[in-house]
Amino acid sequence: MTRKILVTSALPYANGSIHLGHLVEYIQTDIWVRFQKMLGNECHYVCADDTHGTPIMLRAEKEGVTPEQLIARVAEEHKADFAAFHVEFDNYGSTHSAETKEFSETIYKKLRDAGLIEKRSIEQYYDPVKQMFLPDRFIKGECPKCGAKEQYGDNCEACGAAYAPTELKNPYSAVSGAKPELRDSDHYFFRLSDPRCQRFLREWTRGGALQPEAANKMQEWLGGEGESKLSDWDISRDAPYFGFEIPGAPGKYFYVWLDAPIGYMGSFRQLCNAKGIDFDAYWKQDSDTELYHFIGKDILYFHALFWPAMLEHAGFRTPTQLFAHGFLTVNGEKMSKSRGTFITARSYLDHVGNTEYLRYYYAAKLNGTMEDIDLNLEDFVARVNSDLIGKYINVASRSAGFITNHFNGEIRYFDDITEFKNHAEELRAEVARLYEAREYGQVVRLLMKRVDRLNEVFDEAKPWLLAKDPSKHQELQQRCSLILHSFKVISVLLAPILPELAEKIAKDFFGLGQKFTWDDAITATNSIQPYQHLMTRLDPKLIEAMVAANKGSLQPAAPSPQPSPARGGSVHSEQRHAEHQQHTASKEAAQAEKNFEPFIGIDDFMKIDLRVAKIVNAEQVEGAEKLLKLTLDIGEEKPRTVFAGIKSAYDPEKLKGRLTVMVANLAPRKMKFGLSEGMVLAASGEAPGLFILGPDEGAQPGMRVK
RNA sequence: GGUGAUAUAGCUCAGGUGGUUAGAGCGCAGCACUCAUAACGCUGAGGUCGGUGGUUCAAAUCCACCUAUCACCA
Repeated sequence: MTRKILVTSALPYANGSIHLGHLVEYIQTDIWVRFQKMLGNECHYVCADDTHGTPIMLRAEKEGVTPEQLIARVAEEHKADFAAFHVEFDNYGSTHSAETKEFSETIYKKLRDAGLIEKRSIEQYYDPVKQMFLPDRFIKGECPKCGAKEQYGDNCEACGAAYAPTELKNPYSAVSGAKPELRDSDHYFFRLSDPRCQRFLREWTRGGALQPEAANKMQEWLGGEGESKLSDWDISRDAPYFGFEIPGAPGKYFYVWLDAPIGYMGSFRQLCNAKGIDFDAYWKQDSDTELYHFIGKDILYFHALFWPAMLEHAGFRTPTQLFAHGFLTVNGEKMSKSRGTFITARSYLDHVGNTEYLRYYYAAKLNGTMEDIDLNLEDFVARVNSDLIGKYINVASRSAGFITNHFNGEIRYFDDITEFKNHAEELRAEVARLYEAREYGQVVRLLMKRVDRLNEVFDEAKPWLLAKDPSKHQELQQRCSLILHSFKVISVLLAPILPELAEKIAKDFFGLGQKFTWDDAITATNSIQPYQHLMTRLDPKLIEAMVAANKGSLQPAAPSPQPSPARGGSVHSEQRHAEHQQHTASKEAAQAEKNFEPFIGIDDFMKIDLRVAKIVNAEQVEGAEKLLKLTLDIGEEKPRTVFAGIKSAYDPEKLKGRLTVMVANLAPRKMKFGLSEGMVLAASGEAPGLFILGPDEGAQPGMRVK
């Protein structure tokens, strides 16, 4: 019986690059999908970029492009990264699509007609300069509890306190720096507190769609029987906002988290259109097809509460199961830019190249629970080299020569091998059970145990001795044939994890002319081609170089008095989206590619206090080769003294009275010639010359540059 | 602060429903082989199973408390 299955991975946010944390999920899903397809099930795997929201809008603006241009570029990067890791989607779409828009509107209207949408006025901070309402994350100020500065609007990273943005002391907009003001605005809410939703979710969350740990967590959120802990969900945002306008509500847009999961439907609709698949068969309310969402445990909330409640009351089917996984740690810790362990997919490709190493290692660590998995880089190298090359590939490498040289590549048995075949059949069934349950770690352990056994068997047979005795050639052929056949069985069963290698083995080594099918694990093997090496060892130097490169490219763009503390794992509502791997050291995506500065957020930029400065005095410094001593007026009581390395380019006399730009909050630095209280900005390049900056006419000393 | 998860050899991890001297792979030490892009085989050293207390004839395995890490919630 062929199952009809639709599978999704969470949508990556179009605000950053794919990194090794993201890849846990996509590789986990891809292995499962490849397994289902090998079994012969009708299985569709769709995903899309999650493209809406304030962060995208602001970043596009900062880069001087339209949001559409930004997301188009990021989509290409994402697709290339996924392809390189052999993550094979049947369709990769975008939430910014006609299909997703249509479903968003349909679902919204159905919910509205069902009386589950409510309009309410709420008060929130508004940026008068930027003329927009500010998400919590874009409001900063001092923590109301501990007084720590530069904290976000939802919680304090210094003391861990949580609060509303309105509680912040001295709040300012992280976008413009302006003092935000409270304003009223109408918002639309999905009435999750409605008894219908409560009742439905209470049932659904216990109906087997969730892993046991996840179901427990849901009980926490739902509260006990009769308790009503769910609150309504704010699904609208005010213009300006990059997203879909809400029907019948001009100037109001769907919150990005509303249309993100709907992107699953939009992407699948595109696939249906292209391939003639019956969309409704998969999404109608009483569908007998299966729907699975692979997600990170951090976005369980959205997928286990809002999403099924939306679907149910909009007349669609709900997910068969949610498969939540844990986070990735590297060397036992959160990924960290400063340690060089915040590794993008691209950085891995540039340094290591072979992505099946990582697929194998992840598979070896993955199971069906929400536990975190650790990428220990030393262990990674050791395990890949030992398991894959030293043991598994070695089986073929060491036995193929005998069959090729003495028997012209012919696989042949002289004794009854029924028992042997039965073993293969049992193994295949067991492996299938484990794949289905996402127990890839057990798959790997089981198959590697078989590989170990094959190496032992080979040693016991001593084919190098048999080969020297012509009377024992029949035994030689049989023994090597059985081992090579077993190698094929194992290769078939590993194919979902190592698709490229498996294909090479199928075509080049066993001469099959096509990829392995699941049945190749139980059918006869007839011959082999001369062995050519199938996989090379992973050089630990490549890993070292990758880590070093990630450290190197992440130096702060400007020196700051104190290294900014790594931001903890607190997740900010507006930033969550599908960035579920994002319990990383920092919220900005690491753009660790060579030749490019990593992206920084606007708030990072705001840390640099740039001021228009008037050069009130400039003089030579006795004994200094490059320095001039500048006295700068930035509107403070006392002028600043700054030593600048511009002697080669400027005559001090001609600088006097000029306006320029300085970094006012650079930590003072004691120099041989005195204390320097900041730095002056100047441009230089390959060509000789040094050029200080100057503001246009009208700028006054002390004005902030931003 | 509340809730939950995790804590087993140097490293990464297994250890249904409690039951003889706690397992694997890697790493390490020694031996051996030569078929294999030095891979493979054998032997061995290494753990008071986070801590304390309890239930039991018997606990890594159940219970309580504590500690550490992680996550979620307020």
